[in-house]
Amino acid sequence: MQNDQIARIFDQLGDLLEIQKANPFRVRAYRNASRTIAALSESMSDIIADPDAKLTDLDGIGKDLGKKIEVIVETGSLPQLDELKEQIPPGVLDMLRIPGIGPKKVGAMFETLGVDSLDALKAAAEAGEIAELKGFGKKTEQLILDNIERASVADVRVRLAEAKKDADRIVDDLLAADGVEQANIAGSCRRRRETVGDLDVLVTSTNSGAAMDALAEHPLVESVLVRGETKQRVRLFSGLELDLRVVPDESYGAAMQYFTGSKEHNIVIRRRAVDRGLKVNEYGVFRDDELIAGRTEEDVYAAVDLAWVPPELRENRGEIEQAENGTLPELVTLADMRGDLHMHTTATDGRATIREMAEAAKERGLKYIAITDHSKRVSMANGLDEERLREHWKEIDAVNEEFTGVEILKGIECDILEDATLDLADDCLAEADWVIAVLHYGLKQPRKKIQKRLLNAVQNPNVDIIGHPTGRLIGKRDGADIDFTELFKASADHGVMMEINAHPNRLDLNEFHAAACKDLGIPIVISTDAHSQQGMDVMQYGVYQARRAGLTKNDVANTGSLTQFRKLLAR
DNA sequence: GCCGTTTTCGGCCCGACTGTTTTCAGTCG
Repeated sequence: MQNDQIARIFDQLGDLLEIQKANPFRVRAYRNASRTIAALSESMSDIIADPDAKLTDLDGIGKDLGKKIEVIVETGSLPQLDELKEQIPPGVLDMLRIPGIGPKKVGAMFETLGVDSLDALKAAAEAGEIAELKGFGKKTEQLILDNIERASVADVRVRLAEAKKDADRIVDDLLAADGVEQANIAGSCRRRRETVGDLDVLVTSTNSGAAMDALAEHPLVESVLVRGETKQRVRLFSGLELDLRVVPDESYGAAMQYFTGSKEHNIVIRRRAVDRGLKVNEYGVFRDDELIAGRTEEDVYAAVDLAWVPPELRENRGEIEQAENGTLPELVTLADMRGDLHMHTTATDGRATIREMAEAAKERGLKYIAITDHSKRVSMANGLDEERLREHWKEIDAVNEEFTGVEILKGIECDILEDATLDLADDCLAEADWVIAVLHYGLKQPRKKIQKRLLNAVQNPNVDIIGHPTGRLIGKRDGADIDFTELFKASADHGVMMEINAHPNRLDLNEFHAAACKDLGIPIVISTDAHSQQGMDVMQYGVYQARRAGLTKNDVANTGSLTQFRKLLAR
């Protein structure tokens, strides 16, 4: 039983209890517990098995919920949930996905009309039965009819790179609107989460109407969903929804802090404020009714005795304690990057030559790159066998001799085959400067087989790094089933590095696994996997991911000079 | 249901917007 499965059980319990009009604080307790469990790297069964650990030491887990976790881990289910499900059919929970419809309305419709699915709801709304209910009306009925199709598909999250592109363009255009002083992205996009569920944009302006008009008429905006004095919600053509908030200039820092989130981070901030006799909202920090901070985020954090926290860390995963103790990590930046160690050329499936890639790297301020074309197993990409690879390396030598400013390493992205052997002979790999071992095929093999492949690669003295370790494609393909604890331990033992593949579709390792590598002292390399010159521009997204993992310049191997990097490599 | 050097009871983060209402409940972020 995985932690996220247990977390989902508690979330469901929260929803079901809320529909039954349970004590809202009891509902919140289940949701808090769910978040705590989902964010934990250690599994619940390990904690139960550990005589030195107690479930009730976890935040928001008391005697009662601790017992329930034990029952779930032991039996795989929870009688309380099964009972509730008998009272409330699963289709009732589906109705919660309709925007504007929450647990109270769902409960009312289920109890009075017996509506227990999206289909039944549609029929009831079309028959005009919804508008007759107490607390409902024509508009609510129409809202249901307008949104029921959308609710029947699970909500989508968009990859950061795509969401940010739209948000950046809108922010730029809002800055040109009348009266707008500042405009910025907030929310999960500012925190650089790998996927984004909606966009938040914050504006300070002397003319909020003009800012809202500018957004309403923006070419990326499909329709306006909600519009008030200070808040407007729109739907973009991409399907994403965007919230615009307009605040006065003196509240800018407080509003940025508030709307950047995360929710979990902010709850802790506001609790700290209450402890100090203060109140924090999007307009500032208040003692009684007196504004004492709000113009900058730094002021807001200082008011609750904390250092400013980089947005990427605001997830209530220990950053508050670090901000209190002055131990926040100095996160790696794009400007720190000196090398890019995963890229392709026309020798296989890249679109540019060795020299063109080196020139592109130079333009981006890099000092060294590794050319790492595919090995022969990737026949679709015209992968290299030993003979062609050695010829390819000769070409790299030739370019290196005449090209200055960027050193080019002779590399290879070598497949780890389904039978756990490597795609190229050891004597050939031994001649390389840089060997990336990767899984491309057989990603769905059972954990045991996958594990054997990865461990074999890690133990091979020619392998320097595991590239895109899980093989996942965000939103499209789950990664391989890997025992990371064992893999990372073996990597640490054999001096093998781990990649954060910066491609926005991959971002592999994810933030949690990258953080685990940092804890074990495994050097991380952030590389672009570029297949063209422009492909190198995604480095930023890998850096975002590293920042979310709390990585500093020193945790990332390709931030140092080539000499420093070679020293790390020789360990 | 959780939590505690002001507490084992009585609190629990905060505000905007909408619709159904004549002052507020529900929903959302």
